[in-house]
Order: sequence, then structure tokens, then C-alpha cells
Amino acid sequence: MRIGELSRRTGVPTRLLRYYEEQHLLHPDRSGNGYRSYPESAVARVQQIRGLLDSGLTTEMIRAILPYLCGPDALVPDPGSVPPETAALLQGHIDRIQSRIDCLARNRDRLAAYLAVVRPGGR
Amino acid sequence: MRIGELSRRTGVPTRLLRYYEEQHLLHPDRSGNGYRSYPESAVARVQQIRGLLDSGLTTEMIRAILPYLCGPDALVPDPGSVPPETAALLQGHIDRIQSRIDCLARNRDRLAAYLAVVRPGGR
DNA sequence: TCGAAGTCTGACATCAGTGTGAAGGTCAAG
DNA sequence: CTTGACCTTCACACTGATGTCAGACTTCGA
Repeated sequence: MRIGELSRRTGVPTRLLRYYEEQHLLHPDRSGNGYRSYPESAVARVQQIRGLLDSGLTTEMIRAILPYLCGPDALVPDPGSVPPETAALLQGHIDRIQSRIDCLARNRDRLAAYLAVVRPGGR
Repeated sequence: MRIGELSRRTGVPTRLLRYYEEQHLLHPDRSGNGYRSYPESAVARVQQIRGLLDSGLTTEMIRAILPYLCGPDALVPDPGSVPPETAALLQGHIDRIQSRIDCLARNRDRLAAYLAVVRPGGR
């Protein structure tokens, strides 16, 4: 599929699809005329990227973790082919994400508590 | 306390403390010489702000919710003094935060699952 | 009293994520 | 063959969060 269709199907402007490619988050190949050509799976991938960006991750973090969370993973490598430092890096990313979750959850709870007091019969 | 001490105690550069003030996240008063004067509680407030920024919220969102999550809230207003549209806005913020949490948790789980496969006896 | 350290404001720079537009190539339908 | 829709690259601009520096004033310790 070409960039326009991908854009329509994901709601992401073509400008950004090209930007994500520049950031090595997407790797469309090119057809003879130079047009980008995306596989069907790009739709999900783009939605994945958008979700993570909207959640406040940078393209750099996304680039780091994207290889490990794309698809139902028929492509799990055999253990041992993944060097321990990669596993450690990955664990670091997981920890950072967990910190964010904790912070956000804490503050969500505070807001909800406030709201509960202020709007006792609410909702 | 003056800005230098607040900076030392929070690890946040003075540049950013001034920036947060410009963004109406902090409201130090001024002593006679024009120096900013922060109350003790500013330390916690700054840490709160940092946590939220690090979690990917913008100063705008933080400005919106900060009034409702600062301190152990002896200052809960009586229900009814809070207009319903404010409550609705607040609920919207809670929902947005929840979306982020969901997205992050989903991806954390995927990473963890990958890691579990790759490093079966790990950790 | 002098100098160092702290503070003030203001300006300019950077980086990431986006928006927007120009100038030109490709292709299909009339 | 022309027109319109789509694609290409390149470039400039903006916002938000942050770094850095300059010039001036204040405070404090030797």
C-alpha cells in the first residue's frame, strides 16, 4: 500500500509517516517509481507507534523497544541468541515504563479521590 | 526558601523553576529585594511536577490538574462549590491518564513476555 | 570594603514532534 | 495529450521543554 492509503487508514498525516521512517520506526520499501510501499502490517505498526507517542514516549525509546513488541511474534529468537546486555537494556525500559505507570496511577487515584468527595452522587 | 536552595533540594535547575513559574505551576512570592521566596511545601510540589513531566504530561495538563492533587487536602471544598463542568473536565483528564496507563501497561506486558521467553531462568 | 556567590531579567540555542508549502515526477482517466 | 490526484524531496516555521550566557543587582563572609 502507498503512503496515502496508510495515512487514511491510520489517520496519521503523510508528513509524520515520512518522519517516522526518518526515525527508523518504519521501513517501507520502494516500488520502481520511488513510491513508498507499505505492507498490510504497517497499519498496526503505525497505530502502535502513535499510542506510544501519545503516551509520552520519545521516538528514541520507541525505536529501542519496537522490535520486541511487534506482532504475535512467531519470530521469537531462541534464548541464548539474545545477549544478556540486550536483556538488561530491555529490563531497564520496562522499569522506566513501570515508573511512569506508577506515577500516573498515583495521580489518577488522587484526582479520582478528589472527584469522589466533590461529586458524591456523581456519575 | 530561595530558588537556589529549592534547586539543590529537588535537583531541578533554577532555569526550570523559573520556567514552571512562568507556566503558572509555581507561585513563589517575592521578598523585598525581588528574590523569589518559596514555602517549604514547594519541595513536594516541584517533585510532583517533575514526576508528571517525566511521565509525559505537558505543563498545560499539569496546570489543569495540579490544584486537585496537591497536599493531603484539608482544603476540600464543599460539594456544590465545584461546578459540574469542572468535574467533567477533571473526569476527562482522568480518562486521558487512564488511556496512557493502559497503553503503557499493555506494552510493558509485551516486553515482559518477550523477555520471559528469551531469558527463561533470568533474574 | 572587596570579592565571591546568589539572584534577577532577557535573549538566543537546541531538540523532538509537527505543520506547511514549493517544485517537480508518475499515473490513470477523460 | 492534458488534467488532476498522488507521490517525491527539501526547506522553513512553530511549540514545549530545556540549556546557556550576559549584564546588573544583592548579600554575605574574609
